[in-house]
Order: sequence, then C-alpha cells, then structure tokens
Amino acid sequence: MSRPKSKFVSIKDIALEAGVSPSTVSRALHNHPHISKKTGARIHRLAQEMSYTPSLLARSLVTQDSATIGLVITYTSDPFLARLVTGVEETARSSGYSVFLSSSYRDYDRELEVVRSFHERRTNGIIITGSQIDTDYMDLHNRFPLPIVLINSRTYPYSVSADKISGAKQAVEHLIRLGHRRIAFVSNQNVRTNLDRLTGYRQVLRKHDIPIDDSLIVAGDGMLEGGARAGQQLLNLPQPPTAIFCFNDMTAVGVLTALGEAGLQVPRNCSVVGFDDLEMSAYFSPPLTTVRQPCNRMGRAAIRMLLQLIRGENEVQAEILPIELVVRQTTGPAPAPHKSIQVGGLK
Amino acid sequence: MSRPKSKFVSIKDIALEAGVSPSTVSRALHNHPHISKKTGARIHRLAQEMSYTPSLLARSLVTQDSATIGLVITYTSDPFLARLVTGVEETARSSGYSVFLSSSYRDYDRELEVVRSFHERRTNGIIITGSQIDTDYMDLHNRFPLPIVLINSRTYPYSVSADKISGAKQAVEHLIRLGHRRIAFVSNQNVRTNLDRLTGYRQVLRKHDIPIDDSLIVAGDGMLEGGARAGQQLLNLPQPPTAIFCFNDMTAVGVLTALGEAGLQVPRNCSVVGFDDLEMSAYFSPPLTTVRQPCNRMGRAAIRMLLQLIRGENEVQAEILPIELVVRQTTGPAPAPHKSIQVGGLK
DNA sequence: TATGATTGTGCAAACGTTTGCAGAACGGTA
DNA sequence: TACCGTTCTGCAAACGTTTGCACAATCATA
Repeated sequence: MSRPKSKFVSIKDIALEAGVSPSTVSRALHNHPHISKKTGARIHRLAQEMSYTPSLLARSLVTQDSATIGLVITYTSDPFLARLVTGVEETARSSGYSVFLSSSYRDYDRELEVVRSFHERRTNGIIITGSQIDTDYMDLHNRFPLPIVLINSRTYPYSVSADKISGAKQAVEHLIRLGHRRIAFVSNQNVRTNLDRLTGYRQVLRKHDIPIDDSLIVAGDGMLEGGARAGQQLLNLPQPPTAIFCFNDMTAVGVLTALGEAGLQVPRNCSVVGFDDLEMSAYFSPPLTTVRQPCNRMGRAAIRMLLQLIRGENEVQAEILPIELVVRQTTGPAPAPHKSIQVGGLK
Repeated sequence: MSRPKSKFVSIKDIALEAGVSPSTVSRALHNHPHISKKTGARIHRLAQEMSYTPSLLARSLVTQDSATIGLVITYTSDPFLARLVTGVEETARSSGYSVFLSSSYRDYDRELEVVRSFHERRTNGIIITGSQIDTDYMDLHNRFPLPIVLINSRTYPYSVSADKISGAKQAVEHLIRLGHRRIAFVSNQNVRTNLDRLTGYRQVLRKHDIPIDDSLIVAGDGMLEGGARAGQQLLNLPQPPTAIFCFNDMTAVGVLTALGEAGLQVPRNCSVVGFDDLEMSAYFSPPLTTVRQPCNRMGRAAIRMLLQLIRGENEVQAEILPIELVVRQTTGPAPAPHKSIQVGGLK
C-alpha cells in the first residue's frame, strides 16, 4: 500500500469496531428512524470515543453539494468591505455554508482565476464585489455553471447594489444647498466604479445650471494616498473648489489631510463629503459628512439571493438598496465668492 | 436513478467522447510522460471544448490533501486584521491553497465550532488569531489532528506573535521621557489579550518608581465606543491622567473623541498612544502616535509556519516578531503639574 | 405453526478522481 | 517468424461517504 491510510477515523473504522456495516453507522449518525435505539446509542458513543469527524469532502462528492460558497472581494484591506464580509459570512454560516475568501485586486484575469478555482472546489455559488468581469459572466455561463451574484454591478441580472446615483445626488444637492457652486469630484482609478457617482454628480449640477468643469474631476485611487494627491492637485488649480465630493471615505480622509497640510480649515474654507460611511468616519475630526452604504445589509441581501439561486429559484431580480446622506461636520456654508479659499489661514 | 447525474462534465465524459479510458484522460491532463503526444493533444483539446473543470473534491478525497487552509479571526470587521488576512491569503494562494475564513467573536465555543467545521472540511491546517482556546489545543490534539498555528498566543508552541511587551514598554518609556507620570491604560475586555501590554506598562512604571494607580487602568472594548467611554471615565477622575496608553488604535481614536468633546487639546492637555498602527492612523488629525504591529509580516510568518507543519517539519518554534513605536503627533510634553488638565481650554 | 407486517440491517453502487499493475500494440532485431 | 523492449493504454481498487433495494430478524396475529 503505497499511500498511507488516512490518519482520520472513518465510518468504516466505527463499523468494524461496532460489528455492523458502514451503512448502519452512517444511518445511525444521521438518526435515521429505521435504526434501533440500542445500535444507535452504541454507535453514537463509539463515534464520540473514537472522536470521529465526518469527511465533508466525501459527503459532498456523493450528495453533489459542498455546502460552500465563494466570496471574491477586491482587497481584503478595504475597510468598506469588512462589514460586507461579516454580513455574508454570518448568514452563510447560519445556513450551514462555509465561505472561501479570496481577493481580485480589481484585476480581470485574477478574478477569473479565483472564480475558476472556486468552481474547481465546487462551491455552490459565488458572490463577487467590485467585479471587473461583470456582465461578461453572462457569456461565461457554460464555463462556470454555478450561480454568481455580484455586488454593486447593477447591470448584471443577479446583483445587489446600493443606489449610488441617488447617493451622489443627495451629496451634491446638499452642497449646493449650502451655496457651493465649484464642486469637485475625486474619482477612483477604475472607470466603471465611478459611473454612478459621476452620473448623480452631473445630473444635479445640470439641474442647477452649474457648468461642468472637467478640471474639477480628478483621479484618486480609492485609498488614502490617492485622496491626498487629488486634494493637492485641486488646491493647485487657478480656481480651487469650495467643496469636494469624494469617491469614498478613505479618499475623503486623504483629501482632508491635504487640506489640513495646506492650512485650510474644514468646513470653513472647504467642505468635504465622503462615500461609504466607514465605522471610523463618525469618529474622525471633524466627523465626516458622508453617504452611507448599507454594507452589512448588502452582504446579507447578496447571500440571500445566492441561496435562492442555489435552490433553483431563478426568478430573482436585481436589488437596489436605498442609500442615505449622513450630514456631520465636514460640510458647511460656501465661503464668500472671489476669496473662496484663503490659503494659510488661522493661528 | 433518483439523484440527478452531476451537471458538471467529468473525466468520464471526456473519456467517452475520446474513446479512451478515464485513466488515460486523467494522465493526459496531468501531462503524464507515458501518454502519446497525439492522445494528449486530443484530450486537452476536448477538455477545453467541453469546458471541463476538475473536481477538487474528488481529487482531495483520493490524494488525502484538500489544498485548503482555514483562517479564524476574531471579527471580520477589525481593521487590524485586514492586513493580516491579506498576508495569509496571498501566501496561501501562491502556494496553491485556498482559504476558508470564519470569525470567532472571541468566543470559546464559537471558535471550537469553527475549528470543528474546518476539520470536517479536511483543511490541511488552521491559523487562528485571538484564540480563546489557546494552549487548550494541546489537549485537543487527538480531536483535531491537524496543524494549528496561533497568532499572538505566545504560550502556544506553534505561534507567531508580535513582541507586545516590548511595544508597551516603548510606548510608556516614551511618555515618561516626555515628563508624564500619571499614565492611564485603557484595556480590552478580554483579560488574556491585555496581559502583555499590562506587563510592559507595569514594568516601566516600576522601573521609574512610579506607583501603579489602579484607577488609571480602565476597561474599553477594543473598539471605538469602548474607547470613548473609557476616555470619559478617565476625565471624571479626581486626578485625571496626563497621558493615555490604549489597547489599540480604535480605542485610541475613541479616547481622542472623548477628549475632544471635553474641549481638551491633544497633545497639549493630554497625550495619547495607540497600538497596531492601522493604515488610517497616520491620516488621523492629529496623526496618532502608536505601536506598530507588523501584521502583514505576521500573517506571512504564520502561514509559512503552518506550511512547514503540514509538510511534517515539526521542529518549528514559536516566533516573536519585533515591534516598534511610531511617534506622531498625539504625544507631547506633560502639562505643568497641579493644573495638569485644563478643562474647556482654547477659543 | 404458518403468515404477514414491522423493524432493523447489509449489499452494492455511486460520486469523480488517482495510480499500481497488467497487458496491448508496436517497432526493431536476430 | 519469433522474440524482446518500448511505448502506450486500460482495469480495478481506493478515498469516505450516502442511499435504494433486498433481505433478515422479530413479533403479533390468525
């Protein structure tokens, strides 16, 4: 025997010990009604004593059900995703599923690779945030014949998204109401993820007859560094903005740092709005005005949808969850015109 | 046939199509040398065409190797763990492992349950952060006959930890050097996790002949809320501290908020030191002085150790990684004595 | 005492792989 | 033509489960 016998105790070992057949053991452990009380008890006791742990690998093979789902996120270090992961993991576990986690780094091929590997492991379904493949999954359907639910990819039929257009509109409306007219937008690198926020941003400006100035739309990277860079870039403009709407909270914090380093006060000299509402954001100083994404709820909705698909209920439809602006202390009235920003103020 | 045949194409399907035996297909797909070029090519082509994806479930069963590891963390929402997860996931994947993720909520039974479920899935090994079971795993060894590596449980033989005693000492030394003598410590709820920090804290105070005042040791919860509460509690003391050493950065931020709300300036009226060095902490205002835990490195070290154990190299030993104080702007000279804290200062 | 119903157990196939071993096909040499 | 050595392929067992079906045991009833 070249391969060593497994180091784990199997149903057969118990069967041998109990002097019954493996099937009886299997049934006994599942409390099958046709098993006599006596044998049932004895087998349970033996299983306990021999510290038997069933192999879900073997079970999955025969039942054609791995009781496993895959979760693909962009970066494990993105705090926005933390609560989402919590929601997914929690609900998955309470429905008896285990969760594979992997990250895509927002890279098409990497995402493909992760999905392939989850498919190899025969996960019952996959949830993907920030997908680059997105609607292409519809063509990949025969290559990956398993349910896939996307988060924040609202063009894909099986998806759960936050209503980001509405969020962006609320944010910009809020700023305009405060008197701002030069409102900047700091984007993410990734075109697709910016789309909704930009749409909302443009719609509101247009509605208020504010011309769209492309120099006010600058690129961040969705992270602290990018926000800081973008902030500096905006300050160097001949006519800097009086308010900055940011792709997300991390970006906003980066922007705040840049403003602070330039000696500007927030919101006196410049207002800042974030997106996400990280737990941290309420504790920032000043506490960040931001658009709250219902992450936890999205995670739960996504897995609920996935479980439906797994059960074969195919008539689910894309969900778009409402989103709300949380006004805190980084937004205030626009400074008087023509001296919109005073560099190097106070002290 | 009551159970439907699998919806996935198997090696048998290819064999049928190619007119060869399953074994040949298996070998061809593994580029076994004894397979003729012709058949090899044909089978590869067929596999491609039929979009065959091997079942790792089946493979794992026969090879007795699931190429899978389990990662147990306390809370998926803890930002401190984010980079650690990244390190683990990254290294695991590049070694061909997939990662199961689950959270323990710092609960003994929950942790046990997660480990059991990972064992059922026949993960090759498990990494656990913030373990409550800790050294008890040594007794559980026959129940869980698979390698387990703990993070930050230095009494367990297979563990990777940061040198938290040293970190705490550096922090408190730093404060004392700045002239502070009333130095508070805001702890976590969990006794075990506080141990090292408290040891360092006490050692340094004793070394400098500063009596240890138990009223200066108050409980947080490792999170923002707890920090804020603890901060208030400390301010209400008849003789409040001039410096506060916090269990972690989240706690520190909570404390900062409490100080801010009381109208105190940091570090003029009170210094604050955190622990972890979250990415966010450098961007806080003022940027947080803190003790940096090498999370990413710890994650990588942990999985490296686990892989060694999986390969059967049992002579590994617990690793303790160095840790460093990062001085930023929440610490400064102690205020003059007897008017140590002026409530409601400036403006 | 046979009959039938009821209850408990075992056989064997199946899930999708891998792999040792046997053996077929093929080519070359004597 | 017979033999041997290569080179390739297939058989069958194994991994650890589940489960339909057949059948054995038990017991009450006629």
